[in-house]
Amino acid sequence: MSESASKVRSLSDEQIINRWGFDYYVFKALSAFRDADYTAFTHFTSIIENLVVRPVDGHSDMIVKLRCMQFLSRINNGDKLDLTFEEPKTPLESALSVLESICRDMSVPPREQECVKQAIIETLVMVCLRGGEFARAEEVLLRHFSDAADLAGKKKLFESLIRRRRSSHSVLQLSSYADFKQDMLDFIERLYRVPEPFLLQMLKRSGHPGVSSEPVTSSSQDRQKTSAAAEDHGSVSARLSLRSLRQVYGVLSERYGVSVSFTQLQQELEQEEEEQEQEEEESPELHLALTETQPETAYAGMTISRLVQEDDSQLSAEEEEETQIRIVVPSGPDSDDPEVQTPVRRSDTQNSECSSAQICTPARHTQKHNRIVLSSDVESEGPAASPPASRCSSRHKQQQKKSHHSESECVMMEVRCSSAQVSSPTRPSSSSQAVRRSDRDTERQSRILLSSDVESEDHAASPPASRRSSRHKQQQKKSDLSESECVMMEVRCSSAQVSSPARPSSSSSSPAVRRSDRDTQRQSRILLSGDVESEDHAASPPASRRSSRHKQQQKKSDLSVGESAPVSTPARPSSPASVTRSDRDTQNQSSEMEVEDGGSSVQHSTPARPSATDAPRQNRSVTVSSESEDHSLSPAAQTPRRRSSPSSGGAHRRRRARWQDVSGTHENWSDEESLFSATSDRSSKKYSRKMWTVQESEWLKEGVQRFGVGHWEKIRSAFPFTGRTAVNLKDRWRTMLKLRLV
DNA sequence: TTAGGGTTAGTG
DNA sequence: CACTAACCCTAA
Repeated sequence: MSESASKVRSLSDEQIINRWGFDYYVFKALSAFRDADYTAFTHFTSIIENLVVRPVDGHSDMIVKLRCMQFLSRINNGDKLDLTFEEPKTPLESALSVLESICRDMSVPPREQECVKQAIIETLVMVCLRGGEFARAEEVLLRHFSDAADLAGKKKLFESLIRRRRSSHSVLQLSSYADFKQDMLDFIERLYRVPEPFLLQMLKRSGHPGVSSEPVTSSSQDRQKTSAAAEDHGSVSARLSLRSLRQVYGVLSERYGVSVSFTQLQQELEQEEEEQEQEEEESPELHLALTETQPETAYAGMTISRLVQEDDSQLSAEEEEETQIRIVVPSGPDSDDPEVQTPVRRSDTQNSECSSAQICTPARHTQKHNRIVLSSDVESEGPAASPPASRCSSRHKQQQKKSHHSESECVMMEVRCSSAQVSSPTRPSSSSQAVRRSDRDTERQSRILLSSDVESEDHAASPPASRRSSRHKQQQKKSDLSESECVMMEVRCSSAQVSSPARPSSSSSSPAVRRSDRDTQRQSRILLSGDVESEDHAASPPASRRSSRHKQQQKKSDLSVGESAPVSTPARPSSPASVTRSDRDTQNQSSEMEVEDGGSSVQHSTPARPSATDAPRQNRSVTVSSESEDHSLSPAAQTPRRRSSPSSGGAHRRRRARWQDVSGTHENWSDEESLFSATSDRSSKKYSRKMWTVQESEWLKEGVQRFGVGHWEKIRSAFPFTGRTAVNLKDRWRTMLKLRLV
């Protein structure tokens, strides 16, 4: 425990503050979208995209927020057929993928899902028609358009327009894309109300005059949201009762040999709280907020969370919050049950367990209710949430077509991951972004050490390299987009976009680019992105790692896309980063070293994985389920990833922030890397082979230890491998034996 | 599904 | 061009 506790504490100020920033910008982005200020929206998403690259204190609702941002960015650019977020897809098709992920993560009523989906499809068809892209319109119509009887008429009309090559028709003029955007926003808002960001609360509390007016957001709706959300602080569905926490804690502490009792932790937490209270008595709420981020200080909270985190970062985060909230805030704003709270407080230490537990429960309920939309679902969600799907793809080795995106995605991911770790402190503008690898690595490593939790994506970062990229930069025109929009797009897009280089903002967007950066070092991201081949990024999941040159993409992309995998996918192990050969080698070696040495310990895989077999999911379920409440977190969360990254000198592994892990977010994210930006070009590359990451090798080793040699399928399903088949595992094992890595 | 030989992409 | 890790193919 102490270990974990220390790790927790290692949450850097940057992680915490970035999270505040993240919450704030998401809030602002939504407000901007609502106000139809799409330029501002793209600016905010661009900031978010960059922010996410940095180390962030992953939080439970981070994934949800990112998904919402992703969805809206795609919607926002849905009328631009020349943009792509995921390789072959149009922005709206990407939006459909994101929608699927969202629906998986948060239980969305089937009817609503259908409505939204249908609206997107119809809009897409109309966009294609208006743009004279009849072939594409036809494809969309055939592929996505519902066959429902009530839509038959519309479908026929579209078919007729396509046949006649008519790009103008009253129907096409009736619907405005702007309305569609707002409808989609309404959907998102119905689904998830973004809580008032901590920074805003702070500002308000500080008596800052301008705050109340809250510029951007200010719509009444927002306010409502805010108020409602304020308490939660963002956690979408964070509700864990003390009891459940204790259960989880018990299991995990046993598993990891933690000697500190739950009660002790609680006591400490309370003490801290008291101290805090004294300091900030005047504003309980504020306090609340603080606690949220304070986990570091709160020993108890931290520990617990940490434990949990290993499995599921999100969960942990949520847990932390909840606990803290309940316990700490006696009379919270929402304090539904004053009584409850009170007791908690009083009961100090020893009794606290019992009393608090009991107390909590009630509180919980109330809380739950408060949580708007999500909460109701939440309970059910947990289960529903997609699990680990991720692995699905694994098997497809099919020929990957190398969708670029995947690569690009990878790139993005890498960027984030690495960057996260890396400290490139200042990334001032884009240029800085290109972090020098070495720095990164070192930093990364250090970080890794500190916080093992992060999952490390192993390798990550690798090399820079080589990508030769072909760069296809098509010309994307992005013409119309407003500049701001451009920014986003640029990221991924090609150089063309780059045009906007000047604008700072744009530069930021391109985290994705990272690889190229490295290599070339382009200074500006923009460039980077452009160069990079098309990195689309986007969605692609897993990816490409390997090599630099090849970006392989595993095709899986499709899968991923289709499935939730991407999102949920836990972590793609290898991650994006493709490693160059040399890197690879080093990696492997290093990894091995690590592994061998004890690497396991190092990696902490241990911690993370509950050990049990499939860790990820299981853990999660364990934890949460006990209460029955799950968090909605979902997907991301699901993907648990534990691992750590070994860092080895040579190898670069990236670790990702926890939330990333969560994410699946990221991983998914990773995919998500592309979060908001789109690329326009699509280039195709051939696929290449995917090198094995340290992480993957670790899993494999662990799997063999656990299940024995030959049980490849079991091993594969017990770990979040993405894009790996049992045969791949077997082959890798063979190689490892050959190399004496094992 | 797995084992194991053959093939191929990626490197130097 | 040789090597090697990843990947493919196929019998069992």
